[in-house]
Amino acid sequence: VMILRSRFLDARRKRRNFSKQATEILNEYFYSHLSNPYPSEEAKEELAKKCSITVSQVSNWFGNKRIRYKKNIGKFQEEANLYAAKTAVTAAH
Amino acid sequence: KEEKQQQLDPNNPAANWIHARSTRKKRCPYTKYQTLELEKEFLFNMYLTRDRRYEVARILNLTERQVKIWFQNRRMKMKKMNKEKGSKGD
DNA sequence: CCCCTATGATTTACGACGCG
DNA sequence: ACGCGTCGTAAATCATAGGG
Repeated sequence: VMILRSRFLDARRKRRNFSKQATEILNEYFYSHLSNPYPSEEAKEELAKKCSITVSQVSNWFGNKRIRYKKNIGKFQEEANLYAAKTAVTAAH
Repeated sequence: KEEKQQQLDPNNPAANWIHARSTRKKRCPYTKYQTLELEKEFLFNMYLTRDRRYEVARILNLTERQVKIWFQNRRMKMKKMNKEKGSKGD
């Protein structure tokens, strides 16, 4: 029983990538809080709502993003500049 | 608390984040057998007595600390599953 | 198809903090 | 103090999605 249950739960890894827009929202938050990319519980809830995903998925996304960013900042440089520019434009008005 | 925060210079903002856990043990995935036995024990009861922890650790060749932490993580996993999937078929 | 990398989720291991 | 509890996370790993 446990084995069957485990297999079933393992099937949860059947995933879909997040929508382009959701990723956009998450990245905007990440790069506009680069000095401290740790959203509060409330911020996570808001992001989850905006992205139509769960709070856990938001946590997973930030956990993965922080590690992967740290592991290879160079690889994300272009992306970082892109969102930094986007944020600057938004802040400009 | 924000003493010398590097500028948001994309070249080193990461320097600010979490403590580089230097002395931590590398994560070592448990075998199918170990996991299965731990799950069976968890099914029997979610909290270990000290004696039970000692026995489980001995039988599975894990440290008592590893067994203790495995149960802590397992309880967190259960809580998460109950919360987010409670409204679905379980 | 077959690789190969990107990506979301899960698994170990702690630090921080709480409680009895 | 001690010792084990939860919570949030790092880091490694897993399993698949997706693109050549």
